[in-house]
Amino acid sequence: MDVLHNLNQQQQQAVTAPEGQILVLAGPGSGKTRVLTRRIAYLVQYMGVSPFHIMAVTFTNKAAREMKSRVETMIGESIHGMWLGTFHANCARILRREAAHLPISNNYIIFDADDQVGIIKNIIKEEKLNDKQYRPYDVQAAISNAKNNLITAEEMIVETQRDRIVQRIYRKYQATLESNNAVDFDDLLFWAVRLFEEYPAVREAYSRQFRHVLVDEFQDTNLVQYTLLKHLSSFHNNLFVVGDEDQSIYRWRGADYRNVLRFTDDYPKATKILLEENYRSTQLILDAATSVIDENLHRTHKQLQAARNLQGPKIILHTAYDDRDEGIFVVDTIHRLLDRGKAAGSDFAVMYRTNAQSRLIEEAFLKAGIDYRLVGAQRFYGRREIKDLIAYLRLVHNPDDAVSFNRIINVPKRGIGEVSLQSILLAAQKAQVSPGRLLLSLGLEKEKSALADSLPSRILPKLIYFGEQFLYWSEAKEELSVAELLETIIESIEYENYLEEDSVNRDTSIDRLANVHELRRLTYEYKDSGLDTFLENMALVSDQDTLPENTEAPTLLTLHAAKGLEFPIVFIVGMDQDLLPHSRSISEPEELAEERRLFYVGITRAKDQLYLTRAERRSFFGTTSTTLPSEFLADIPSELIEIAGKAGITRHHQRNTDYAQFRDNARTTQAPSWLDFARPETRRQPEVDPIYHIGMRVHHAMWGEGVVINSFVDDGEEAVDIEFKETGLKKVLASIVKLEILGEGENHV
DNA sequence: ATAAAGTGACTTTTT
DNA sequence: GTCACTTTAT
Repeated sequence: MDVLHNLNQQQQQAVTAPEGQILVLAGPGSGKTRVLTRRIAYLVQYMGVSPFHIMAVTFTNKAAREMKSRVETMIGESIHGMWLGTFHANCARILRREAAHLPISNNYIIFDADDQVGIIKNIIKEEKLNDKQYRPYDVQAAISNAKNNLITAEEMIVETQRDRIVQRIYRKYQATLESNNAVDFDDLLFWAVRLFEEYPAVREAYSRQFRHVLVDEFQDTNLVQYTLLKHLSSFHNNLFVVGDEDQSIYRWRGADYRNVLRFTDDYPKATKILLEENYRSTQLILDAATSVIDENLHRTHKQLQAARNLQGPKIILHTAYDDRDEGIFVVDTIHRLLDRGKAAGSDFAVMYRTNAQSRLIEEAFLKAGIDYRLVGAQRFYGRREIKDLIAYLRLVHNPDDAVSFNRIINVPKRGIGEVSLQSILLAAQKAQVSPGRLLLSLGLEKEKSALADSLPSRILPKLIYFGEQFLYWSEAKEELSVAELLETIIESIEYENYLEEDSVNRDTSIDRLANVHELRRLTYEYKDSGLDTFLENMALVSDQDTLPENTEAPTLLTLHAAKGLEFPIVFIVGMDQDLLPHSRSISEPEELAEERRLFYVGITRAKDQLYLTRAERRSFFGTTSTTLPSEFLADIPSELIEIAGKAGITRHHQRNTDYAQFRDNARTTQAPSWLDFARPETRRQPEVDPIYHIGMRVHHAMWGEGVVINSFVDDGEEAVDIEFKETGLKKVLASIVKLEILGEGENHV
């Protein structure tokens, strides 16, 4: 396939851009991924660049995988040798190769967020600090933040007592990682940058290799990532970045959309290309999205233009009595559209700000007997049984991993509690070995081990027994595949028995066994690679990559998880102040701006129809309170919105009078009072007065002009029969089919 | 050493 | 309301 096939002019310009720094600012749905993959194909096929000389960086494994398969399809050959992966995976690879320059050996393991917090918790305990005042999670965030800004413990700015303490914990934390032969997520990037800065020859070697560096989702890079890219491209200076400031939603993880501005500052000769043609949504949806995001400052305005030449139906806004009714409205609406064959299950997505909101939506789905797909909620790798078994494998791979040791020393129960554990750790410390190596020594030399004396006699036999098992696994790990090793471990510790006994009820037991089975299945995929590759992938692969792909059902997901996806019909629920924007973000302008971007991301996922819903009453942590409409609703011009689900006042009345007020208030900063008119006065009142009358002339986007033959309310729904000029008689539901009223009998509007 | 009862926190979570 | 973590009782 020709790499320029079906590309618009801006896309072509990007794909064929000359060498140098290229910044592609790509609006939602503008073919960003397409440009990136075509650019790679162009380089390989037309410019004769070997895949070996290309590095392409993404944030997720999913994105990397997709890019890889798309490029391969396009150029019809393997791109073997290309460094195509996530920031973290590419850096992990570099660190593994350059371990000689680093305080870790090349079988280092990667600690995840839980491991990090666990270590910090221990340090806080050791330091006898108050864990209310120094919450492990917060300290971890502070350390992570420092690393994301390329700051070591020594380089921290210390002004307060708290800073001093955090610095001390940071230092100790880093020492712990080293003694465990481990790095955390942030270190992967941080150390790669340090490596390049301290060893110019290493930097030169890599930057010579990568004649072209390409980056996806550039707006989500943080300082480490930005710096890394500079180093990687420092020899050939070919840096091609694609992003959209307006879709930067990971500020709280250090992402800084201003890197887009920094890029043009640092590279004044950079070529800037704007992609504004949108291949996804209707113009109406784009107009709404634009009016929302235009409220933000410090950005490049983009005039999103729909390629589909379709204005599209208005956004439907529904205010429910409470959050339960909100869920019911969503599911009812989906149900009706499914029943009428207007859409398939997979056409729908329901998006929310917080995971907690999914529960009531799920309940409504369950009640209606409609299948759904939940993205993200509990993570597979976060499950206890998975973490346990991974900890066993990690310990076998790297006996110095004390975090994993602590995790599994009494799982399954070996009668080694807190006190015994402390005495083991103390004995190991005295002998200057890691607890894992102490165990190996016990397994090898039994009671004769020099370490045996310093351990309580009560637990010694148990430790020796466990040590023998551990020694056996360690010796067998070279010959056995990952799957075989895992199987051996599961059997010798009787893990499945333990799960059954330990589970509170039958269901959790079945769940957990199923998870273990799933892990087994996963290990079979690593037939040809070693334990190291498996563990690295376990650490670096996210849950969303392993989601079962049930493509038939509506998808429930957070707004964050929605980035990069698209659906014909999108519901954004919880359009209430304090939820979206979230209460924690309201006081800080930059955070409020990010909430707005989050809303923008949600809106622009919709191809054809967008529903916004909110609830007048919502339960927060058990207690119900009333809510105010999201301030973002006021940013959408009223003429793009249609209010649905109102009861008590006729729709007709509302259209003629309330709409003006709606418009007048739409631009005020206060909660728009027009929403009062959309407010249901009584709970789930089914009766609705018909909007359409016999003889009324209407227009539909697809069917053209027609005349209303009949209209009646059935089960709280207005059903309308319309005779269309072109297509004949259609029976439709007023709330679903978008009709424009051209005239009532003789009167024109 | 472990199970039961009490306490308090609670956004998002690409790696 | 729910979950994880801590205290307390066995």
